Amino acid sequence: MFAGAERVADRYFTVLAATNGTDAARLGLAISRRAAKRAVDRNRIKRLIRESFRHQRPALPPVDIVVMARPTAPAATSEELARALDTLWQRLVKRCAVSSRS
RNA sequence: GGAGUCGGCCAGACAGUCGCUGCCGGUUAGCCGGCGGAGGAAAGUCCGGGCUCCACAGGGCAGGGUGCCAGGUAACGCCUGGGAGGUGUGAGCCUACGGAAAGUGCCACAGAAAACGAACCGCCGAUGGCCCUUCGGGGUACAGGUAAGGGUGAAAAGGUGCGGUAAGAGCGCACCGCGCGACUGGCAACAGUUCGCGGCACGGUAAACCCCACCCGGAGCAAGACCAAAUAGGGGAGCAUUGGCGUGGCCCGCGUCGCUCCCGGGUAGGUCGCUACAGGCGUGCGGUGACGCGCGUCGCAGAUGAAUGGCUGUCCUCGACAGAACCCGGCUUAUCGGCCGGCUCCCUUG
Repeated sequence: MFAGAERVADRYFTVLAATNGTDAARLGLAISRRAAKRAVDRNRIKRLIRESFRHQRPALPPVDIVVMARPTAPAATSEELARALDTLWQRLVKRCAVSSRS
């Protein structure tokens, strides 16, 4: 999963994606205690990612995605994180399209 | 009205919509409907208990914990009431609050001395010695007496006054304080000071060792129980027996290899444990209270990559600290703002 996956990142998240052989996208979360010390922050970040993924799922290619939070994420507002995720999904879609053509 | 103190409570609200999840019902079966879905600390994991497995005849030692008394409790290092000491004008608040006349150790610096009860300065020098003498006495870097004064220290051997004396001293007396015993009140801790005895002996330190009393088996839900592939291996029965290989000169026998079935252990994975109770609310009774008993009533998260959220609108006082993971009782720590009640002090008015 980690080897040979497409990778996009910004200051809040690192996103990995790899073709999974099914017909729909699947999501995995990796929010470490090191990235977000408080349980409340970890839960908030996970919920935001799930919600964003749920909205974007029809537009995504059939890949397994792992979203990892970075230590800057807990300090950001929910709106900032939601915008960041939208951008990341779009970049991911483009990247996968390119790699599947090549 | 202001200041303070103690106790209790709330933790944005409502609507729409899209989702997640547990249970129940339906079902045209990865669909629909209904109901439920984080906290007062869910946190720290510091104590106590339930539950589970392991160990265990009984007793002792070691180790750890607790430590004024009584009560509450399943239990506690918690809570309630009381006592003592400290603190605040007060309501209140704080206290590792057993034992130092069992033993051992320690008490820095300063100071003469920090403890088998002490002379540095000072005071005295009555008594004995020495010197002088006008024979009245005087002097003394002698022996010695002395804890009143100075000084050191966190702490210096009861305090004040009078008597007393050479100077002093519980040496004597009065009052205060202290110790021991009796008595009285109280379950007790303790108090009273009524009485007697003792002139007073017992410096502090036990978060120093220690002594005394009481308590404590270990590990934790990844506890533990059940179901159970694939692969490898184990045990048993049967089949093939005219088989191959090994042992052996050969036969029997023994070992091993094949096929079928059964059994047990056990990994992945799954299920249970998993939420109903030392339970919440109301009420009556008992108790100063913590709490207990009775009756009625309610059903109140159960996830397992781990749910409890996103968006929109309206309103307000613009929302802190923070997220369950087997379950309870406490303690501690974090916390925007607000509400209710008891009590205290000060000011003003009547």
